[in-house]
Amino acid sequence: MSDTKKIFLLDAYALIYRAYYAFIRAPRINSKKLNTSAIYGFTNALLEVLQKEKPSHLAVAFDPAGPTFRHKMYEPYKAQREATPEDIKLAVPYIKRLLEALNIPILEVSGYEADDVIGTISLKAERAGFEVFMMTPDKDYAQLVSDNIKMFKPRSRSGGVDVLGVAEVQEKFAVEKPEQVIDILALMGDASDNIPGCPGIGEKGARDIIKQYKNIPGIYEHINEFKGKRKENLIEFKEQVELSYTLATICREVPIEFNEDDLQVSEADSDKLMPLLEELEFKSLMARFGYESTPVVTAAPAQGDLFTQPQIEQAPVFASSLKTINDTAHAYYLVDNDQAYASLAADLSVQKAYCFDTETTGLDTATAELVGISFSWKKGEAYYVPFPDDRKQAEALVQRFKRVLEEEEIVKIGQNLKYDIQILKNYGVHVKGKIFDTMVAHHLALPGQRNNMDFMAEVHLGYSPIKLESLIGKKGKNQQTLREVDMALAKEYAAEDADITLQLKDFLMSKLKEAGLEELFYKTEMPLLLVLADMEATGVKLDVDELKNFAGKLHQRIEALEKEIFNMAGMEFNIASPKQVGEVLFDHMKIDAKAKKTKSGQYSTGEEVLTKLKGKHEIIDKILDFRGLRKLLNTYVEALPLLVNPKTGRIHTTYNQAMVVTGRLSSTNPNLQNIPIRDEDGREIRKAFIASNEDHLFLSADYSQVELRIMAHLSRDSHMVEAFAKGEDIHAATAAKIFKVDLSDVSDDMRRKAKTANFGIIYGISAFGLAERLNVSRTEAKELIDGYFENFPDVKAYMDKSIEVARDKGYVETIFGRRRNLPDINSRNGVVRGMAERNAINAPIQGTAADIIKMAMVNIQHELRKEGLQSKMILQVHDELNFDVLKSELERVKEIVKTGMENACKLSVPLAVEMGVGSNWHQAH
DNA sequence: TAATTCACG
DNA sequence: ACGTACGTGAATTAC
Repeated sequence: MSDTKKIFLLDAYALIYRAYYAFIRAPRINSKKLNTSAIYGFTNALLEVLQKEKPSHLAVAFDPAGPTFRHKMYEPYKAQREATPEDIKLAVPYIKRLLEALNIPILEVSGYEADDVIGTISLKAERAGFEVFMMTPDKDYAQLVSDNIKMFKPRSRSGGVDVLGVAEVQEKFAVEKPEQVIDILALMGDASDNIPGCPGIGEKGARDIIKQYKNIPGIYEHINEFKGKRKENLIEFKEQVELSYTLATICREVPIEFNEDDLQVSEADSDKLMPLLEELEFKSLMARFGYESTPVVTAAPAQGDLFTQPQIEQAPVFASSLKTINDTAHAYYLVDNDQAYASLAADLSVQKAYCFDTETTGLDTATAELVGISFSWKKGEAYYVPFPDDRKQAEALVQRFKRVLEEEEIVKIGQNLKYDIQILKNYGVHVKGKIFDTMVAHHLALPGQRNNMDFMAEVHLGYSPIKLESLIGKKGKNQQTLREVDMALAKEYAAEDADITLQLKDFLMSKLKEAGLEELFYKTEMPLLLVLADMEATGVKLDVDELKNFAGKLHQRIEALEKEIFNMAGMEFNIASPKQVGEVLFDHMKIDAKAKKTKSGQYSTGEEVLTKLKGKHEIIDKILDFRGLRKLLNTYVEALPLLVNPKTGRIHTTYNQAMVVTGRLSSTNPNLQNIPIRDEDGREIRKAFIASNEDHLFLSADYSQVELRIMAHLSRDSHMVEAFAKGEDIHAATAAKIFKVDLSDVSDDMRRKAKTANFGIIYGISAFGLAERLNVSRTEAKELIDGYFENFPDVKAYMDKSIEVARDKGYVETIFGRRRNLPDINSRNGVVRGMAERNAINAPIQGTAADIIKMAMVNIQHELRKEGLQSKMILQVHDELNFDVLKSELERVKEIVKTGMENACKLSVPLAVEMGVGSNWHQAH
């Protein structure tokens, strides 16, 4: 434990409200009809802090009854706030009694709110050399943050916290100094406190303005740089903004003493505590306080002498006596000296298989550093090797395990191994040999179920592992890293992960076997995992200048559009806000008398709705254009350059192999599977995805109509199979059939309709959906569908069969056995059932396509490697693969790719691949 | 946090 | 009578 003084200051009401509403759907009521949600939630949060944060000092600040100095300044202050719920009023005395029993001081100063008290104490404590944590969900506190004063912000759902220090506040509010948070609040206002702010300025606007002008006075010094409505508002509401500034400022000069000793954490007074908990009927909390834990004693293994033995923890105030859920005997060893390293490596080298798990400082493989590696090859026994912070030393230590990690003959087991493999690659270790990834295995064996490790351990092993969050705090930009965590705790956590993962592997192996998924898993998914690791590491080069240039053009066009739109509307508004667009269009301009409203009572202003209104007013087109361009700018043009890795100069996406229910991959951070292509403006972005240098070219290869071909194969529909066999234009061929004309007489309109119908078929068609997309009557759509099924009767038969299979087995399968569970298939709710039926039709098709391209990827990568080619596979977009090809290798690579894709599997129709080459993605298409 | 919108296959 | 084509991820607004 560190010797720094650490004080926690809790904002009582803010936490009480939060606790109360957290249970609002299922309130905790005891036998005396007392709603104890707030008391329980608050107490729990308090105990969490005492246990996990181990503060040396702690106090709880309450808002006093009656008005504060702010009410004197501004009457409506907090006026519109609803009255405190009765349940909370009743809860407060209990909470105060509880605090008393815990010997925790209550701070309450008449005329000042809790935030003022905390603001004042935090300042005094900081001066007295404390590390201060203000525990509150209220973002206003961000203004108080300094080097030694941090916000400790509980997350609303599922526990965990965000710790906001200076860096986090700077990032979250886009400010240089935390004080500027006040300026932002003054502009945007705060509805819950009834701080008015400036009309027309919201969160984003306020941030942008303060970023540029630093503070409120700065705005008014440069007021002429503002234009239009915003300028008017800023001038008109100047006084209001200034008042808001004062209201939002937390007072740090509250007349209150700071007596360190009074706030020291001390033993609870159990004579007061126990009867109170009894009265409240908090059995679980009583158990937590009353339980005298005895440590699990485990036998040391033969070589145990070398390893640091499991430590029994100290017994501090409350935390020590908490009962653990799992009593499973286990032995986890710390491996932290030369002899132990050697011994562990030697033990590993004689295993057929072992499980390993890396612990790092983050989730981003580009920046995360190794903190430790855990190993396990026997249930209940695991080893944790902590790594030094120093990079050089860490690299040296990893060398000790390089040989066992690169040993071809040993199977490596892990959860999300792609990550561990990439981390190790950064440290010069190239994991080899067969792998078994429990996350991917689970996704295959039990599709649709959550596949994070904690969940799997609970459901399948009945075991509740230590949560990482409980050690490092929950997501937030600056949660702690495992490095800061006590090594004994880190060891328990990390070793347990390896132990559990190993146990999950046994369970999942038998599940895979039962479901007949071994081949898909071992021959496709596991090799694919390695392919994806390579693709992610390679990345794709981005031409940042090209995007900068494009951004400039877009900005100009957006501004021009904005002017036009405001002119047409006769008023200014936020065009990006669906709500405001709805109001302007339908209330102000009365463009459509009977506009649709969504469930939440808003006008619907989606693309569909607006497109239908196109003829009614020019403004519609302008709004659609505006939205399109802003989307482009915000989501791609300005976002992508920020994700270029400075070390490689490339974009490295992350593929998730265990996310999509149908078996497809998904891509995040950034998503490179939804880069625009459909319209001209968007397509420009693809020009920025370039080959790695002048010696390379961008090669793009995509399957032509792969899903329809799979439908043809699955249904064995002779007409469809024949059309594909002849290499006909499938949509035209479909049109010829359903419109009963010669292939040569198919008009563009007929082809378009047939194409839409073909897509509909894949999705599990409905007359309504088809009518909607074709913009024809439902009767016409129905006729089209009937015509389709008449001409392709086997397609209809296949669809019916799929649904029948689903009803019968509860799941459907791809050609290669990948399953999708459909529990809703027998639902009495027609809508829900209809959805499941369409899934029954679509999943085998989409899933088979996913299986096929995965097999192709594995084959292609294998071939590229085998021939020692330098060209690299860099992107996968569902039915498309992209490569960075060395010019001299182009012809050979094209051959490998084409064969690899076309021969990925044998169907009753040929698989066709189209390829293109250029200096960038755009050209290659 | 949920809903809305829109980018892709 | 109801709500309606399959599968995703990201940004934003508004609650």
